[in-house]
Amino acid sequence: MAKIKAIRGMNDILPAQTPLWQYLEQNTRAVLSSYGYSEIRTPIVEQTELFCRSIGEVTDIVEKEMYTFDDRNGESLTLRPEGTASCVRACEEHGLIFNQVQRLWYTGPMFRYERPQKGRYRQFHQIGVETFGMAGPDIDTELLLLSARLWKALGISHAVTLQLNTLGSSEARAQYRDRLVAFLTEHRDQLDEDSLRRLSTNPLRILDSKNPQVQALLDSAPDFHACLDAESLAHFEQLKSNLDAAGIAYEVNPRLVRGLDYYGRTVFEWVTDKLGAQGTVCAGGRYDGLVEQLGGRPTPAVGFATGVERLILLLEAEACLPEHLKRATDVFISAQGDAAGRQAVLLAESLRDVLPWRVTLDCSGGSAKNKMKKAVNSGACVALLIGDAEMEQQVVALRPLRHSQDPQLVPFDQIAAVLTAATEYFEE
RNA sequence: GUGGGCGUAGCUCAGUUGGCAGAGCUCCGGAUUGUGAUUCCGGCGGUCGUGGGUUCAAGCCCCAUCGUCCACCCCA
Repeated sequence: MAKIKAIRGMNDILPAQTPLWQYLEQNTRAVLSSYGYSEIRTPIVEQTELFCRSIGEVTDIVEKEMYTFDDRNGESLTLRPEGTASCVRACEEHGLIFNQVQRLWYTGPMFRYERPQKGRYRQFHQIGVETFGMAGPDIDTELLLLSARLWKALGISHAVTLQLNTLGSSEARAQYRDRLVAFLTEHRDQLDEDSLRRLSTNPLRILDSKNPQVQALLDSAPDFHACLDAESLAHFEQLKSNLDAAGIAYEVNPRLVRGLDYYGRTVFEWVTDKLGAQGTVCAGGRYDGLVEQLGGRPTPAVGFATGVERLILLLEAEACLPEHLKRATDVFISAQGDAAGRQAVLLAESLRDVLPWRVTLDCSGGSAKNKMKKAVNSGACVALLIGDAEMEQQVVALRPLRHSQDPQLVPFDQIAAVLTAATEYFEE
C-alpha cells in the first residue's frame, strides 16, 4: 500500500523548527502589543465572493490560485489566500469600524495553489497588520516604524531594506495607465510574452518585470510620479519626511506596484537578497477604497502582511538565536531500579512545583551508560541520577552537564533548594 | 501552467564499461573507562521512488509516471 504523504506545498513544522516559530511569534506579539494593537481571529474559510470582490477578478490569485470548493449545500467556499479581506469583512460585520479607528493584527495559515519553491508554499503563514479609520501619513509611518522595530527585535535589521512608492489616487493611476499603455503599445515589439499579456490585463505590473530588456525600455517610459495628484504627492512627501526624522532608511522605487487591486497611494515592501527569488519578506500599503468596495462606508485603511516562512528562513540564515531555544529541557532525571523509579516520579513533580526550569523524566529504560547518553542528548543542563546506592542514602546524584564538575550527592529534601541556587548551570 | 536539477538505509551520500547492495552519522549490544570523552568489536536497518521495456544479467541503458528542489509566472 502506498504511504500517505503530506499534500504538496503543505509542510509539517517539526519539533526542531517549532522553537524558532515560537520565538518569532513571541517577539511579534510583544512588538504589536507595545503599539497597542489588538489581535483578531477570523475563519480560514470564507465565501468565494469575498476574495473575488476584494483581491480583483483578473489577478492570478483569483484566476488560478484559490482553493475553492462547494460546501454540502452548494455554496462556493474558498480557503483564504490572504488575510485582509477576511479582516475587513469581520470588522464590517461586527461594527468595529463604524465611527471608530482600529489597530488590528492576526496570524495564521493562508492557501494559494502555486508551484512551491524556496519561501513559497501552498499553505503558508502570514502575520498581518491592518488599521482602519486613519487617513494621514502618520499612521503609514507608524506601520513602518512598527515593522522596523520587529526586524530589530528579531535581529534581522541588517538583512532587509525598505522599498517605498505611491500609487496615487485611482484617477491619477488610471491616467498614468493610459499613457503607459500608449507608450508600450508603440514599442510592443520589444515586449516579451508575459508583458504583452499584462498589457491588456494589468499593465502597471509590467513596471516590475524581471526582464532586463523590458526594464531598459521602461527607462524611457512616461514618469509615474509626474501624473500624481497633488494630494497623494503631499501625503507621500509627508511620509518620507516622517521616516527621515525617525531615522528609517528607505529607497523610493517608482516601479514598485502591488499585485492586489485594492492598493492605492502608499505601497511598500521590505526586501532581502538572502532568500533567492522570493525576496519580499513583508509588504503592504494603503487601501482606502476596499471597505466601501465590500459594502461598507468609505473608510481609510493601511496594512501590511509578512510571510512567516520567509522570516523563518531569514532567522535561520542571519539571526543569533538564544541558546535555550536549541534545547528542549533543563533538568533530566534518570532512575535505575523500581524503587528509584517511583521516587523519581515524585521528585520530578515536586521540582516542577517550585523550579523555573523545565524538568524531564527519563521513561525509556536502558543501561546506566545509555541513560547518561540520553541525558546529554536531551540538551539538559543538569542530570539527576537515582540508583540503588542513592536510594539507600536518600540522596540524588546531581551532575552538571555543561560544566566539568564531579557529581554531588544531595539529600532528597534539599535538591530543590540546591538547584534554585545553582543558576550558573542554567545560564545562556 | 512552463523549464532545469535530483530521487540508493532514519539522516548525509558513494556506487567504475551493465556483473553478489556500500560508507559515514544515528540507534542497540559489548570491550576499555572518569556513570558523558577517546579508541576498538559486533548488530539493527533496503521492493535502489513506482510501472513497463532492452539484456544471460539493470541502482546503472530506454520509455512512462510520481515525488522533491530551484527558477519562470505570480506573490508574503
